[in-house]
Amino acid sequence: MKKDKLDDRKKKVLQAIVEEYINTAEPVSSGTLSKGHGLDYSSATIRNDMAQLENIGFLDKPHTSSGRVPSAKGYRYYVNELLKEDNLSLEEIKYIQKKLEVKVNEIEDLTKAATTTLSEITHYTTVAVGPKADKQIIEEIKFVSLGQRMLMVVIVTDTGLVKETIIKFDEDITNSQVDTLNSLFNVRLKGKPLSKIDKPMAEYIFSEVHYSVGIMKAIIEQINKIVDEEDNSIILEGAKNSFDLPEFKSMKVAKNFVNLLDTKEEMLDIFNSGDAEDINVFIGDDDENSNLKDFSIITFKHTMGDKDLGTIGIIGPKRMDYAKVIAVMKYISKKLNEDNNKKEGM
Amino acid sequence: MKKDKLDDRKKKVLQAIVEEYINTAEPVSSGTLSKGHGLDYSSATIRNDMAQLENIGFLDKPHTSSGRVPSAKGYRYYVNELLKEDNLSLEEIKYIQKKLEVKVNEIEDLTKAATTTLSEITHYTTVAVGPKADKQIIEEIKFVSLGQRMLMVVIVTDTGLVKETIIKFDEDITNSQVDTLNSLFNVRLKGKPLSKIDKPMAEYIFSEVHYSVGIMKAIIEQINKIVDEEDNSIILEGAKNSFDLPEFKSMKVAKNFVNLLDTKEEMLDIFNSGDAEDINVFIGDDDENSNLKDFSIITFKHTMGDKDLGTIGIIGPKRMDYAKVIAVMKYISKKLNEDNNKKEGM
DNA sequence: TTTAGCACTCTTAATATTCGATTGCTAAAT
DNA sequence: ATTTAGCAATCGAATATTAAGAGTGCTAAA
Repeated sequence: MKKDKLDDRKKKVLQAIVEEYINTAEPVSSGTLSKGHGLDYSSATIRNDMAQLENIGFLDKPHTSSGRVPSAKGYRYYVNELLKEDNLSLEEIKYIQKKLEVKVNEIEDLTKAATTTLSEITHYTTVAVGPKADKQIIEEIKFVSLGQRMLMVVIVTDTGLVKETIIKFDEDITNSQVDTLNSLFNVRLKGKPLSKIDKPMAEYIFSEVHYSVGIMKAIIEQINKIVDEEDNSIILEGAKNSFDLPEFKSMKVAKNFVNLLDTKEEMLDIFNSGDAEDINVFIGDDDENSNLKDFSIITFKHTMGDKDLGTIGIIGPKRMDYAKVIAVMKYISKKLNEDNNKKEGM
Repeated sequence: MKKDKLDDRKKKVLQAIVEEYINTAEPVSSGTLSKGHGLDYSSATIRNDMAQLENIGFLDKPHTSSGRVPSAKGYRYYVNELLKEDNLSLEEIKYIQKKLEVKVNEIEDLTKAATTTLSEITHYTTVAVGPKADKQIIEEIKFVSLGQRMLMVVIVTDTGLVKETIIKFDEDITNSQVDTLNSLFNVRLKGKPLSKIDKPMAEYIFSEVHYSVGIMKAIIEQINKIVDEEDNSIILEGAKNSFDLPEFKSMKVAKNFVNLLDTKEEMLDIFNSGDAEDINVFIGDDDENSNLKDFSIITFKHTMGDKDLGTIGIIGPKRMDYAKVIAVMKYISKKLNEDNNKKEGM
């Protein structure tokens, strides 16, 4: 990697370009910058800086005679080095508090409320993804009979998340069978990670009792479903907002966006790769021809103590308002963890 | 309404125009029709027919010297009077059978499989919406304690749908309290429609026992959630496919589509208004400036005997392949009901 | 009743032209 | 050594012009 040591004025120029471009979505010219951006230099001076910033890869030029646009590297430098903390307005703080305090019943409700609120305040599309199965510890597993031929399996994890599924049988299930299932599964699985409830484990458990093949098969099948449920626990909010952004005038960008949300894989990779402690900023690569090319994703982990409750994130244009988004996220993140710890300590 | 009695040739012309436009998405000219569409008339003759069809509102002209495009009324006539049944290919039939027989455990799974399959075969966006609360009868209501301070409420309806929610308390819940809740709620609510579980009912039930206000409030709150859950039971598949359609080159159309799926209300109105017996075809009004203007929606009710299991539908451009979609829907609908009745009779 | 013929309309694509924003460079100013 | 003014050169975006062609409507003939 190059040295990328910027003198003060170049930093200011880069910052001004990024911020101006975030506001206007138009390439930024040296003239614009020389007046009214706290940069008391002539356009020629700024022009020189811009040329050098372009040389070391912080800026791009859409065409020979146009203003500059930040490159992915430019955004990255801006986010890491130049970003100044944004402050939320009193209204925003009040609004967030109100939205988050209403729903205190379920972790899922809280996640949902946080996701919605994040989208409402930032006007970007927000996504929440539940924690991965191998990170959750089984605290309780319960079989509940419903009618004669239905059984509900409820699994409570250490994070307070509850997963359940229903199993239907071709034959009647007796109460004593239910009892046996309850004690067997609890003994074998309590304290184990959720991902341990797999086929071999179920088969092992069944080897100790004598159930019909039909019952065993039905249970094993549904149990796999619970473990693989990641897709089902995705919350999506405010997708329509994105379509008001100028970048969505390009059909290609709009299509990439829809693909991203519909296919989910690329998105999940980024959501799951983030650091647990921080707010993570992913900036779409310039040249790559993936669906993410034109987008940035900012995520944070929703936690309770040291337990993972999933990831909440924003998907927006690379030209997104990083300062604002990060500020809102920090606040919501803090609020969530406060609430959770309060509850945990009860 | 006008007479709209069409002679045979005009019917053929209208049908040819609709079908050609469905295929090409381009306005259809008299010349195109006169050769190679089974219409052995000169372009001039067809031109005359087209002019008359336009007069009575079956066709539109994008501009003075272009071919014709079907109007909403034209599509409507085509669907009601001219549509000839399409046949599924053997592969398609096999594919549907395979997809639907795998998941036999849960009604929800079956609905999900049907929705996915419908989208895969038609390449349109499909949506499934659960039945409304007032149509479902409570068959069993069960409170299950999880840990010391969590309670899960499970409601089984006559249609075999299971709804559940979790309630967290600030105080411990005793086993005898759970028992009381179980018997009270079951006695009062079994056999009643789901929509009956409302606030007054809960308060009435609570008047018979003496619980802390905290417990009552928490239960009532979550119970309302179950009843209003319509939004949560929406399944959406294949949204990205729509963005490959030529009509989505128009930003306006794409935006309307996203609004439709994001806001849901307009869409739900149409889904819920359909006739229970039939395949319902809604065709977007020409002039209206709603989000639906450019789209058609085709729905059918998923039933078991005479019980409503919800509605499954397709949202596509007005220029959608009605024959194909209706054929696939009819087949899937038949299959679903077969399966359900088989299970019901077990 | 149908069709050939033809003038007319209007879109689309291609081409040219203008306009202006912006740059890069050079030479002068600080 | 740094900054700036000045200016030619570049290139895109907007506008105008033209040409080509697809399609219609109408009239008169078949």
